[in-house]
Amino acid sequence: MGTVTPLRRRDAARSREQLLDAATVLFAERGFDRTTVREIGEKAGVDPALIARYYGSKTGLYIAALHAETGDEVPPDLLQHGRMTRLLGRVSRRGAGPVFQAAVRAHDDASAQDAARAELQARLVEPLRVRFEAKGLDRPRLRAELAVAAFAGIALGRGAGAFDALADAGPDDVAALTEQLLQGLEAPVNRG
Amino acid sequence: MGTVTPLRRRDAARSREQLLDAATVLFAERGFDRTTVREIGEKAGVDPALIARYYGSKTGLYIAALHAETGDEVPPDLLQHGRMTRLLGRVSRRGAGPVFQAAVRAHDDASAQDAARAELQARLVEPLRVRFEAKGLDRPRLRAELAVAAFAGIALGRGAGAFDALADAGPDDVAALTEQLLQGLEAPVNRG
DNA sequence: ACCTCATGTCATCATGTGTGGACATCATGT
DNA sequence: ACATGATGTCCACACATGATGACATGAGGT
Repeated sequence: MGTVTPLRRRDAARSREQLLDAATVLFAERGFDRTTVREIGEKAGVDPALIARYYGSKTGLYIAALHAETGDEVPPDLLQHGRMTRLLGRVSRRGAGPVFQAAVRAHDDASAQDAARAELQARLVEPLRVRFEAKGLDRPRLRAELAVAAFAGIALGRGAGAFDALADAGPDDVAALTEQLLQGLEAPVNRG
Repeated sequence: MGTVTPLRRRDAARSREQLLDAATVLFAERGFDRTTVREIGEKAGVDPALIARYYGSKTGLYIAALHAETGDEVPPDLLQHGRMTRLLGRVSRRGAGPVFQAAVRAHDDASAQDAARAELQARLVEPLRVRFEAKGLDRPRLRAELAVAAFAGIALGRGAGAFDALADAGPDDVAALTEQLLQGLEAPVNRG
């Protein structure tokens, strides 16, 4: 960070970064399929051919964007106070993001699918799993995945244009009800 | 039904039906985007050009398939006993279906989107809404949409290949936990 | 000043997709 | 038997998209 980077008219690192940023935004908004490399290039102000040069392919750029998104600290679980509201707010502003989309619809490309699944498991499923396990619930993994899938449905549903009330409600309202919903999973075993 | 239909080598009604059936299956399995008219034609044993003749366009066929799916009786709500297990079982066998997919991802085409939303509201949201309203819960519409969105996430998540435990669990196990989950929404108001 | 390589630009290809139209062929009424 | 309309087949267009490679151009070392 301390190094002075003179403004160069040709800067590979900068081009890479611009592509990554544009791709992150567009993939989050419109998903992988509905985002074209030309759109990415246009938004980034960079020739789309450079995607192939720097990331190998559109899929490579997608995977890079997926990993770059995970820049934060250790992820808290969904049920921790405030987490859900913040997450829902971000989804409202920036779109659901590629991870949630992958939760609900498989990718054509196998490597993209693997990367998305790994991200989903690490960032969302695993924290919930340890929470449920600490509570002594049975099948904590299944419960965690169920919760994440349900949350993904809600987060995506808000922007899908098929739910009126859900789309109009504020993030905090939705978060409150969603918390209430997910707490149904923390009840003790209920076998048939 | 009583009319004897002699086996004709050329039968427009039959061709229409074959196309509709094939489209129903394929749209349910792979969604609208990932299904091509050539695939539909091949599966139906009918020339794909007839889609344009009989349904106007691929979108027209999609809408027709959407409406044809709704051949059943008055839909019960998701929380009625047995309903969820049966629905999850069907999803496992035949795919999630276009309605759930539309719940989570908007269509490009406006008329397709409208049709899917109408179907979703009538078949899934509305029954739950009246249930919640009868229970005296506030914001019943929002609760109903939330529940449907969550269920859509779970149903789609099972086949998306991002959740291991969720995909491996049996429909009845998933249904039991999902019921438990959704019952969290039937709790009384919990305003902040 | 010049050489060399990184970087960027552009044209183009290969492929897939929905749609429309020209033509063939069967069924049916007279 | 023949005419006519319905039905089916086939070809090809127009377009979008991801990828590739040839070429131009700027930057930095010597």
